[in-house]
Parts: sequence; C-alpha cells; structure tokens
Amino acid sequence: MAVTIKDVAKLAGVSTATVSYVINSTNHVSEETRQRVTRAVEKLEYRPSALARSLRVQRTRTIGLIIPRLDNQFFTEAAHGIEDVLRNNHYSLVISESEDSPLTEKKLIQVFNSLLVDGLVMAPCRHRQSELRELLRGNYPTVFFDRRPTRFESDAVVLDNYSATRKAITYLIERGHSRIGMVLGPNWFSTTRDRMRAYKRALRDAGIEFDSALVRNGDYGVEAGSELSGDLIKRAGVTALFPASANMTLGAFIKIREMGLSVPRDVAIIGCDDNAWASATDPAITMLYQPAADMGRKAAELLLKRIESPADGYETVYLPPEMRIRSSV
Amino acid sequence: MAVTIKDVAKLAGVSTATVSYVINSTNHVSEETRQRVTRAVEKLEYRPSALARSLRVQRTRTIGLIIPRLDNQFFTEAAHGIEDVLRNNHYSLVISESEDSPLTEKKLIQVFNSLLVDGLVMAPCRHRQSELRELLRGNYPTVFFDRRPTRFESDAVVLDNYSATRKAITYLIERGHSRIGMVLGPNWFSTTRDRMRAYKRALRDAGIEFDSALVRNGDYGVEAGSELSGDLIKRAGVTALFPASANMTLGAFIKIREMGLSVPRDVAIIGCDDNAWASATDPAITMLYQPAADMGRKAAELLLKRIESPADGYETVYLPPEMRIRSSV
DNA sequence: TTGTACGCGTTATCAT
DNA sequence: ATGATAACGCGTACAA
Repeated sequence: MAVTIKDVAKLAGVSTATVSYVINSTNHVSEETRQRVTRAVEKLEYRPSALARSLRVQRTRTIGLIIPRLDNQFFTEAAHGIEDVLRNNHYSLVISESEDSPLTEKKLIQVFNSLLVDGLVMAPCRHRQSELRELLRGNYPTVFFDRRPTRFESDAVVLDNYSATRKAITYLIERGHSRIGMVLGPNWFSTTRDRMRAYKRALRDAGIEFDSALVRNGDYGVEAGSELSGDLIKRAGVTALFPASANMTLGAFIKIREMGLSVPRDVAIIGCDDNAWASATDPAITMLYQPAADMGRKAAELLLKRIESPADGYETVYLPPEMRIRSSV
Repeated sequence: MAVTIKDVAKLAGVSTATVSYVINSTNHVSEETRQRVTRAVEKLEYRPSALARSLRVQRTRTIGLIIPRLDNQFFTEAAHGIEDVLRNNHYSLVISESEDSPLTEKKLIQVFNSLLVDGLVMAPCRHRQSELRELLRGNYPTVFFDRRPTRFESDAVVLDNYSATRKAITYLIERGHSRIGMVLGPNWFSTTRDRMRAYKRALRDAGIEFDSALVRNGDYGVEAGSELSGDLIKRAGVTALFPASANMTLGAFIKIREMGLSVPRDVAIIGCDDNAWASATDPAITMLYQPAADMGRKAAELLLKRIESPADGYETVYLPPEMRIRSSV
C-alpha cells in the first residue's frame, strides 16, 4: 500500500502523469526529468500496483488454468509448460482444480470471470456444451486442453488419442491377444470416446467381435485401476490390459502381481501417459507417451495469439502420442 | 466489463450504495428494495468485479505460492492441500515456480507484491536471510514451507527430517551397512543440512567414522539421482544409498539395475518422499513418507490464522515423516 | 514537454 | 432506510 505514484510525483516535483510516462515510456520526457523520476522511483522503491493498473486498462496479464487435479502429473507437467511460455511473455498463471466436478468447474469459471483474467486454459469435465458456452460467453478467450466439448468452436490442443489407441490395440492383437480389457476414464470425456472408437475399429479390422464386458470406466486413480483390472482378469478373462492413465496403469500392474500372475506371460499391458517409473518396474511397461509439457506450451501460445488477435479462425492442434515399447507385452 | 453495479442500481431504481448493501449485507435494507435489487442482479447476471473491490478494500482474498517446480509431486500434492483449505475459506491460489533460482524467486516475490496478495506460502531456495527479509518486509505475511531460512522468525511448516533420517540410517547400520551413500539436494537447503546432521550423528552413535566421499549433492531430478548413485557405487564402494527425493530414488534404482547389480543384495536403498510406484518395483522400495498434502493444509491454516491475527506469536509446525518398510533393504 | 482531470468498479462515510 | 460522493492507484485524453 505504502508508496504510490503520487509519492513519486511529489518527490520528483512532477505530476503523476509524467511519472506514468516514464514508467511506461508512453510519452516523450526530457532527459532531465526522466532522471529525477527514475531516482525518485528507486529511492522510494516504488512498485506500481498491478491491481490499479488492471482496473484502469481492463486487463490483468493473468491467465487462468482449470485442471481436474493438481496431483495428476500429466496436468501439472502441462501447467509447467504453460507457466514457461507465460513467464516469457510477462503473464502470470492462476491454477485451480475442478476435481472433475461440473459444479466446481462452474464456480471456478465464475471466479475467474470476476478476477478479470485475460484468458483461460481448461480441461473441461462433463458439461452440456450449451451450458459451457453460456458460462464462457463473451468473457475471455478460452482454449480447451486435452478434452474438448462437442460442437463448441474454439481453440484446443488435444492428443490424437484415436490413432495412438488404435496402434496400441493393433500391436496387442498382432501379438496374439484377442481378449483385450479397456480400463478407461468416465465416458463423457472426449478422450474416452476417442479411445473407444479406436478400440472398436482395431478389433473390427482384425475380425474380432466387440464385447462390452471387456470395457470398464472409473476415475483415473490407482485404486480404480487396480479394482477394474482385477475384475477384468477374474471375470472377463482378459489376456491384455489398456489402462487410460498412468495411475490406472500402476494400479493394474500392482493388482496383477498381487494375484500372483506375471506380466506379460499371463497379462500384457500397454499403459497411457508414460512416466519415469515405468522403466523401473519389472518388467518395464510399454506405454503411450503424452507430451504434456509441449501440449501446455502450445496451449499457452494459442491463447496468447488469440488474445492479440481475437478475430482469427479457431485452431485445433493435435499432438501425436508416441508408443514407447518396453517389456510388458 | 459489461455489467457493473451502476447498471444494477439503475434497473432497480436505487443507488449503487444500496446495491452494495444488499450484496454484502452490510446495512439494513427494506425487504422490498432488497427484492428489487436481487431481481435486477439476477436479470443482468451481475458479478461484482473482484478487481475493483480489491482495490477499494486493499485485499484480494488471494494468496501466492512459490514452489521450486510444478513437476515435483511432493510440492504439487502440497499445493493440492493448500488449495483445499483455501477454497473452503473463499480464497484463491496463485502458483509460481522459482526453479530453485534465487533470481526468479526474487522476481516472483516482487510480482506477488504488486499483485497485492494477502499472504504467501513459499519453499525458499538459497537466500541470504537479510535479503529475503528485505524483500518480504512489511508486505504480507509469509509462511515457509518445507525449507526454512536461518535466523528469520516467521511461521513455518517443515518435516522433522533430522529424526527421520537418523532413524533410516540407523536402520541401515543395524542391518550391517557401514558405507552408506547420501544422495542429497543442494547443501544450502535447511533440509539438506538437517539430513547431514542426522547422518553424522547416526554414524557416530554406531562408532563409524564419517567419510565425506560418501556424500553427493545434486538437484532433485532422476538424472542426478542416477549419476550420483553410480558414482558412489563405483568409486566409493557404498553398500547402501539414501536418496533425498522420490526422483533421485528412482534414478538410483534404475542405475543399480543398469549396472547389473541387485537390490538389496548388492546395494540397499531407503528413499525419501514415498510414492505409489515405490510399491510396484521389484523389490518394492523402503521409503520415508512425507505427508505433503497435510503439510500444505497446515501451511494454509497457519497463513489464514496469521492474516486474521497478525500479532500472534510465530509458530513452527513439525510433521513427522514415517518410514514405510518394504524390501529394498 | 508537461500538467489537469476524469474514469476504471467498488466500498465506506456522511448526510438525509 | 437510502442516496451522494469521495476515495482506492493508476492511465490517458486533452489542454497548456
């Protein structure tokens, strides 16, 4: 609170306007007065109030980020990437967790709304697209991350989950598996739907009949991965597993060992969202790698671009996951 | 931008003051006008500008968090805990990464300063305490997290790394190890110093001479863990390793296997900062568990308490890590 | 080149 | 019970 632009003006013997001019170099100022002002600024250790400035210019140089959870590495790595490009552009980041609850998601959007963020990056959870559009209407540009609501035109950066999953499933089929269990996230996510489409397509291409008993949905946690996998193995007799997140993969792996079975002899695994630990298990686990940090960077770039030129056409960036073959299949 | 308090006032046929009264219920308002105002608010979908309000009342209900990196799970879990209690108290969280660079740390503090946060939680990296005090002087309350600058009175929540490390090292000694390698973080962190003290004490208690060649420092990454561990095994002939972070533990484990050695027969491990994957390796790794989320929650509570009553005595909360014994020693 | 004065959207004080 | 209006700290026409 202490020192304001007025104090500086007084000490330098000029008007507040002049101080503003030299600070933002928004007008010519004689060398002499510039010196006086600069010295006054330093002497008083004056820092302009970002708050007052934001109120005046109606932008905060702050962007919001809504992710499901802070303890999901995929999203925090993405946040890391976002932070990276934002910092280089003198923007700040405000992060919040939706916990994959449409209600909190809604509240967060409203909070960001009243915070006057310049833009938003979000991984939306379930939402009727109409409702989402209503919430986001005319407030600030938004780029969707990882997931994308249907029929909502906007910028987005997502993974080509379809191709990646199709490749992975085909890989399993080629190695003799026909009963492949899917351990997926909630099926209202676009990512889940994409993976399902790919799964069915790969099966059809190989002439294998689709069996809905081989598909389970849960949250993306270790627990869910463990339980659903156990179920699929015991009740559905699967010989291979495709868990849709790192934690679910971990859960599956632990469960298989608990059951006294062996990977890949009894059950093969291809997991999603590669992680350092996947090289440390025995056997090391074959996984799809999702370039989280790059996705984040790309999302931030898209958003900044949109902020600068709001009228440009919307853009969707697809990044390719990469299959890192190890020894779990 | 769109709808402001004035619009509401106009539609309701009252003054802006009255609107403010009913919104914040800060004054008596007749039932009838209250209704009119409420309806106007809903009709216009009015949301007060948090920005303008903050400028007026000189508080933002926002608190800042400075952590080394967003891709370090220990800190993001802590952030999760912080977010949790903040949300329940209608506060927002702004997260930034210092990358363990004193320079960025300094910049971030200044940014937060101009953002008018109501408080700050930070895991400080190296800093002459005097400098830190200077930066933080009189701006907002700060609680230190995980690490703590020397001779700087303030609230803090830290782990009892001394006791935990001493227990772990003693555990190793009791199992016959005398050449125990320490893979630590930079030694200007209080955590590193605490662990070193404990290490020396445990050795002395067992009558083992301290050998500085068994101690290495690095950043907390997988890479560093791998290289330093390899070094210690090859050059210093250690039979046990104590890496100070989850990622360093992972690096050590991978390195040992790459060298064709076996855990725990050739090299035993007790790692820090337990993680789900530590149960999935073969053998599962004995680790110290640090209650990150709880630490975060505690830090947030401390900060909110301080904001409410700035005059109270400073408090330092020590949380005990817990040793989760598995099969790596 | 510099100063005056208004407005950004609120809240709070003081009248009425 | 309600209304005018002055702040909060800054940027920016416009005037000088």
